[in-house]
Amino acid sequence: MINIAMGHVPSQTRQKGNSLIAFPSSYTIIDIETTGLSPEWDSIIEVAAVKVKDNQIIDSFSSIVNTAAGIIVDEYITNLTGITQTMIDEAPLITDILPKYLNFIGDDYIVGHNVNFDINFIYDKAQEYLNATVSNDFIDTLRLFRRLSPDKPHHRLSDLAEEYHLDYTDAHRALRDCMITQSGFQALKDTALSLHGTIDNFISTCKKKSYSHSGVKASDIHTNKTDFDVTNPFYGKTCVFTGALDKMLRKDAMQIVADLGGINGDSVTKKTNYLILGNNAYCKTIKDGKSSKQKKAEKLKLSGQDIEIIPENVFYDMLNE
DNA sequence: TCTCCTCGAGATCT
DNA sequence: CTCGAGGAGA
Repeated sequence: MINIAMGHVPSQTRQKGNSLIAFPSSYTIIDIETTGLSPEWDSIIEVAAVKVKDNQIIDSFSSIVNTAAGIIVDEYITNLTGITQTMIDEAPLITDILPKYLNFIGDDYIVGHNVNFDINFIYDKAQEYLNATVSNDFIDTLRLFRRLSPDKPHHRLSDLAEEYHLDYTDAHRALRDCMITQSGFQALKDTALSLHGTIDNFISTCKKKSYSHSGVKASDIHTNKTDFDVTNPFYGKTCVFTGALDKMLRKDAMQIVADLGGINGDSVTKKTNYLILGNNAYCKTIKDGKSSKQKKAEKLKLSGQDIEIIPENVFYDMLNE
């Protein structure tokens, strides 16, 4: 068995809230500065939060914090944030600030940019110093930005500020970043409204995208060809694919079948004539190298069905005849 | 049609 | 972490 090192929380056991796609009118924006990227090895050096009620900023919270374990800020972080070793040494202790910070946030929705980063730190430190759990649901402006502007090459906070012409001066201090994120969050809400009409509309398209099958269904493939070469091996035959093709997308392969006058199927049935085998090595649910489609096809073949099981490369060879 | 699963690729936070 | 591609079962 594996022994868990003391003093930090393994990520698997964090009982965090849910990541939401939503635009509530009341929430708390958070941001922290740290000595590095790892909640396990690095320390919080500054916390900040901005409370919004009915779309109005009503309060804020900000403090540099001193983790009494004698932490050292390196030059990179001081350059990035402007927070010096002296500032930390003179700051109140994390055991003093953290309870006030958590109390300020309360059970609000938490909003932040790549907010998982901040929540993971806060979660672990709250556990370590206070034996408390942070389970607020949260909204990530990075996630929203990606959904709403998928074509942009980057979605950093600076990119968000640039996209919406927000003041990005004095960034990388916790309270400033909260304010920038707050403006960005409002701008994202406006964008969601103008792109999708209503917020519910935007949310439902998100759900559709992540849940509904992006996989190609046979009914999605159509051909506008009318005169087929009736001698080609796939004419009038029903074809089914299993696994990922190495040389093309399944969608394109199905289109070729349709254009040859063949019929595409989603699953192996008595009507299936060809099962084309792609690569299923990646699929962990398949233990013996054979997908359930292949097993069913082998069974049908044994019982005398007119069905051929062919590897991907044979499929291409048959196309070239 | 709907729900839930796995995996790999790519990006962000200090 | 999140998303897209793909699969299984009901």
